[in-house]
Amino acid sequence: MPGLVHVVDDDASFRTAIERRLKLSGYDVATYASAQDLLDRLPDDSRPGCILLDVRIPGLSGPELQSRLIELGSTVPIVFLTGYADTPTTVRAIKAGAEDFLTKPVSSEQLIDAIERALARQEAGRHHHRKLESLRALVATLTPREHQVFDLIVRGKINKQIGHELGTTERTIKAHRHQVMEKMQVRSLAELVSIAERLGLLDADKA
Amino acid sequence: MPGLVHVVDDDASFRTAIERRLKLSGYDVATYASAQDLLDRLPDDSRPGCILLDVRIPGLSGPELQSRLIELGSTVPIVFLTGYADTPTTVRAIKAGAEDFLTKPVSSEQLIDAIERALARQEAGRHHHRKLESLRALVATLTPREHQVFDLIVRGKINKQIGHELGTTERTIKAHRHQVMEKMQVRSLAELVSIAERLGLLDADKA
DNA sequence: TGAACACTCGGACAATGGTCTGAAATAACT
DNA sequence: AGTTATTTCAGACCATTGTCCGAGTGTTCA
Repeated sequence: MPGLVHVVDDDASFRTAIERRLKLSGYDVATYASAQDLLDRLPDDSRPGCILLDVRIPGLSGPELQSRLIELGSTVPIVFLTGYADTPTTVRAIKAGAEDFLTKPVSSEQLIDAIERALARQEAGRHHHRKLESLRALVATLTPREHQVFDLIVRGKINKQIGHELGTTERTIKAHRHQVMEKMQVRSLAELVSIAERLGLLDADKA
Repeated sequence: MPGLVHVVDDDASFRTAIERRLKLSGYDVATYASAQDLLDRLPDDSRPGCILLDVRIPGLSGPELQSRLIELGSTVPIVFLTGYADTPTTVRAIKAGAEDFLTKPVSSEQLIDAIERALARQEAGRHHHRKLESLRALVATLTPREHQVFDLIVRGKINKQIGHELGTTERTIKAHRHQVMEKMQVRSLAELVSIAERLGLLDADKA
């Protein structure tokens, strides 16, 4: 599936021109006259895509839209493309995670290059995100009690201690522990700890 | 200890003026007339400090110096301060990790703010770096054989399998395993796996 | 009122890990 | 040549975990 580029610009003729150029390069294009317009038909993170965003647009500005998208948890990469680029705005946009900051007029080479980098970065991020999501999905199948046991297991506690902490017996913990290993689809404690670490469940305290 | 600001600029009068302003704000200051000058007396990462760097300087440019420092493994944060800020240079500098990109003339407030952020970020990075270093130091005390055993343990292998893979007996692995736990100063497999994960020793493969 | 689920607990047994006593061969370095 | 570190190995013993049977209680929901 070709990459989908979301073009946000208040200049209709510019939108048309960019759309033509991008389509010639093999991309799908969706255009928006304002930031609000894009928020109303929010791009789903599930297909490859990026946002080509003007800075100065009526209503929400480009950077403001960027902030909103970050708040909403969107991972769609953003390439800024604007006629007026002041340094503080550029710095803030890049530090906030924008893939690039281009100025009009832009060469096709520059533009395509930035879009390709944005799509590649999104793809890498998505791989990582998907892995974590599948792990979180497994954790979500644990009952509250199993989750407690899971937590203490990966902190190195032994069944006897866990039973004492949770006010039950070692025997019961064994049963929960078995369920945890089963549900998390691991066959060793090492794998379980590795998962917990990658999900950031162990970062509290630590020397 | 006050922060040490390394000022790199070819304009002597500017260096003097900046030095005075920074010292009035409570910083220690070291000045350099060129990038090479700074490379010759390389700032050690061990004390709080940052680099205030001009872009256009004779010899190595500011961004070129930044690249060199990254290659050298330096973690000293960089604040760019220049009269001429074009967008591509700004973008590249920030993406390469510069803390900020300021333009002359700069208000003291902006300058101090950027320096404080740079110092704070360095301090956070140093904490993290020190933790990893202390772990790496522990790993370094392992003999080659112990390191192999360590590796297989945290991948979830059991002693019998490890013995088979390394062409020795389970009994011997037990001895090595004991040494590993001793040297790594952990009392549970969970802690050992957690360390390995944080050191990135487990990222190979993985579903 | 069943049905499904979560949580609890038990006995017996096998497999594994951890610790205690030891020991010996080899390599490397002073 | 002597010392040290590394790697190897043994028996005995206990602690811990994993697994096989099974079962009772309480809650929720259709």
